Amino acid sequence: MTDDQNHQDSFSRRERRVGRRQEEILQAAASVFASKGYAAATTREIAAAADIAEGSLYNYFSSKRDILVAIISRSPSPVDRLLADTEHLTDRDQFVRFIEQALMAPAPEQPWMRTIIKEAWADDELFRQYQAGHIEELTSRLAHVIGSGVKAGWLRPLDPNVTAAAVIALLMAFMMHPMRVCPAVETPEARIQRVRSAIDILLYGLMGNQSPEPEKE
Amino acid sequence: MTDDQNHQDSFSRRERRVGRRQEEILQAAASVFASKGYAAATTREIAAAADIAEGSLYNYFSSKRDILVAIISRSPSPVDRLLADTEHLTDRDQFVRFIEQALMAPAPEQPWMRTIIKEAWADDELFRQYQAGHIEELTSRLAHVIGSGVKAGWLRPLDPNVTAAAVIALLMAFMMHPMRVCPAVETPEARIQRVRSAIDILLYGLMGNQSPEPEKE
Amino acid sequence: MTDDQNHQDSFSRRERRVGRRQEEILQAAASVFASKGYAAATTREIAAAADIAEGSLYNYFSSKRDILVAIISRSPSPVDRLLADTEHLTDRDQFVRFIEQALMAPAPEQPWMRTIIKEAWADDELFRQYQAGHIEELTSRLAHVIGSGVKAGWLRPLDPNVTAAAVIALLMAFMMHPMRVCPAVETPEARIQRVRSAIDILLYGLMGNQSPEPEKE
Amino acid sequence: MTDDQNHQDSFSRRERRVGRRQEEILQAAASVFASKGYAAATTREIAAAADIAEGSLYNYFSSKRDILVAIISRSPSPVDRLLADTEHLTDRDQFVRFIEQALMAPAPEQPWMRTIIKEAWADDELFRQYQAGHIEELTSRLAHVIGSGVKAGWLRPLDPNVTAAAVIALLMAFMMHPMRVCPAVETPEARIQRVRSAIDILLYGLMGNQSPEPEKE
DNA sequence: TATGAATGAGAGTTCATTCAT
DNA sequence: AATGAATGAACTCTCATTCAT
Repeated sequence: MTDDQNHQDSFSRRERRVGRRQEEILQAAASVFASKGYAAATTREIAAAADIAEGSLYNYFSSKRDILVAIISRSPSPVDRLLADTEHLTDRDQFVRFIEQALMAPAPEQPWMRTIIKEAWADDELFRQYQAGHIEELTSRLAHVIGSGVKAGWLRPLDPNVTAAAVIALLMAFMMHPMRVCPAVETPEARIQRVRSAIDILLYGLMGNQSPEPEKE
Repeated sequence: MTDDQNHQDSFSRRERRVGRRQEEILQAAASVFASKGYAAATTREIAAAADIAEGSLYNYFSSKRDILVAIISRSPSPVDRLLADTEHLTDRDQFVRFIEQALMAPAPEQPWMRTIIKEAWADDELFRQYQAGHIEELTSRLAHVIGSGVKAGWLRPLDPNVTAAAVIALLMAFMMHPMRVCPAVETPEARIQRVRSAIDILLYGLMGNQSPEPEKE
Repeated sequence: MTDDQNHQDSFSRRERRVGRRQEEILQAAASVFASKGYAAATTREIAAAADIAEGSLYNYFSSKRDILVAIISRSPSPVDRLLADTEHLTDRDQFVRFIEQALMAPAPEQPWMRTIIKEAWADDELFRQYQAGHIEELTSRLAHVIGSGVKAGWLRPLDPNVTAAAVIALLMAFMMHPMRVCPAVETPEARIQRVRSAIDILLYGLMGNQSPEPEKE
Repeated sequence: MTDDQNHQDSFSRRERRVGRRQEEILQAAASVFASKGYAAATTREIAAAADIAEGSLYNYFSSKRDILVAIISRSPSPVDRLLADTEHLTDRDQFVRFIEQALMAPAPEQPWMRTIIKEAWADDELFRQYQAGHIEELTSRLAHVIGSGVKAGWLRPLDPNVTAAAVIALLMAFMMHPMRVCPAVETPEARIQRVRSAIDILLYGLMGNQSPEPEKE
């Protein structure tokens, strides 16, 4: 083993260790942010949750705000998720599954998701950064599919661009909504029923009588 | 004019002045909260925005938090708005108008609405207070209408209770969603188109081919 | 009645009214000070207790501190009380009664007395003002009596000046001590017994076997 | 030196440093409290007197009040001092010395003593905490000694319980009295004379002609 | 003269950040 | 790299005092 390799190795080992530590801090911070909100969370709490000293945070992030930004920018955006799901989105069945997957997405229960919803909602800059400007592409892809569907007849005759925008708005709102409109304690079964119903309405609204029957449990 | 009247008058005049001042403070606070969030807003800023001294805030509200609570509790809840709209909701046309009105509701652009969305979203206690527990009644009323619609044939054969819950979730999410998914600057016309499309999808999803044609502009 | 008389009358009438108001304020303030201490008391509380508006206080006193000073300077100092009791203090029986009266003085239960103890204790300037510099005269009078008593034989042979100082210190300490050393709840009878015992000790300590037997109840 | 020792050492070193800092703060605070009273003292002044930043106070104490409580609870209570002095208190000579020591106790000139007197005097809760409830035991011990003394003849025939209570009241009052009754500036010699005289009076009052002659200087 | 809303300096306290160890 | 005590600016809130009515 050459010196150079040695150096490279230790370098990458250090890099990995740093990455691991950062990850720990971000997880800890996300959980603290999720429960009290960014502003009410203290660096002391974050450090305690990450099991390191307060000052050590600053070896990995340059400020408390930087931690929040890191959480948000490293988290998969729902927009990006939808975007990924539009790859190879061409035929009727895939379209159905696209809508289903979007709405079935688990309620925002992971700490980072709650953090994003709480904080990005209140901060235009963060929100913009989080949504990452991929909305346009998502819209155009979906519009393209809708156009095909209309032409092929498995979608009602709808304006592709406008409908795409409307569908995305409905999906996003539904996905990120904290679902607190419903009775404080909703059974998981009730939740699934409700979501299935929303899927049904949306698909029927888009497809008309070509819409698949909602599956029975 | 008797002394009694005089006293009464000056009393109510004072009351009115107090009410006016409170209103000014709430407006100022809502606008500050809306732009920076509750936690990041300072009493100094609120006072400056209301054009009074910092200490004077406390002649009208007992704490910063109290100001937030006042904003929220004095603001019309969308749940209550929907609930009011369900009065006399029986036939097909009224149902259509109910959905339309809900979705056409102006985007949350007034300061107090942004404040509510930002803060109540992140605070279970506030949210509960704001939503006021009228969800159950709203659901049952809507389920009743849906049942009638299904029986009368102007709605597809849907489960009334589950569908009511799903519709409310969709409406609420759409109503309160900050609409920031769309390009930062969306023309009002584009917005209207998008909302109309959402209405169309929802109504068609619920009613099938009985759905009214979306109006052309 | 001449105009002049008229003017004089209304003038003195106003003066009397002012005096009455000041008295009310002082009483109210003393009671508030007594229960929370000067610093923790607010002008709002004082005004409420005196049943006038906050701002009106300043028509009668120039500051909160001024109210405290007025309370203290208008209150009879225990030093002055003792001093008054030394008038015509010549013979043995009067000396006995002097000691008895000093020690039997009711525990400091009136608001102004508690106020003085609390505040003057903590404030050299106030204390000095309160004690009014009559200590020296009190000492010299008492020393004179003690000298006579020693000469006449109804006092043990004691140094008049030193003994006078010591007796005054003992009396003052005992008079102003909040008596909280004793069990939180002491029956009035127990208190009287204790005070009588202190009188007995002091008198016997000064007079030897000429001391009067403590009265039996 | 093993790692373990090393760790232990640095641990105790830190502990010692913390203790030292706390001590510094308490001294500084006591001196500020002594001169202006607790309520009028500001954390800024305390910090300045302790030569640290204002915020640093809160690394050692959780509030301004906590500093006061620490001062008071770490200070030797005169009650406890007297109590300690009653150990092995049986014969005449020890009794004489007990009284002497109590009254000779240095006037309350240390800052913490002035603080205690000022604040505990005005605050029932603090007072109770400070006096520690050992009064009852002190009384009963003293009553026992007095009973023996009366039986043995070196005390006048006095009721043990009542006399014990009276003596304690006299001692406590004298010990804690700020001695400000006397001329503003009293020479130390004059003070000693006065105290000696008080001792003489008290002892003679209790013992009659068995009382020791006051020592001459 | 009486009022009480308005004021703003200043209180105690918190906490993100720094830095000597 | 890790620590956590030290920092001090900035926070919310209080309250003696003023002054227009």
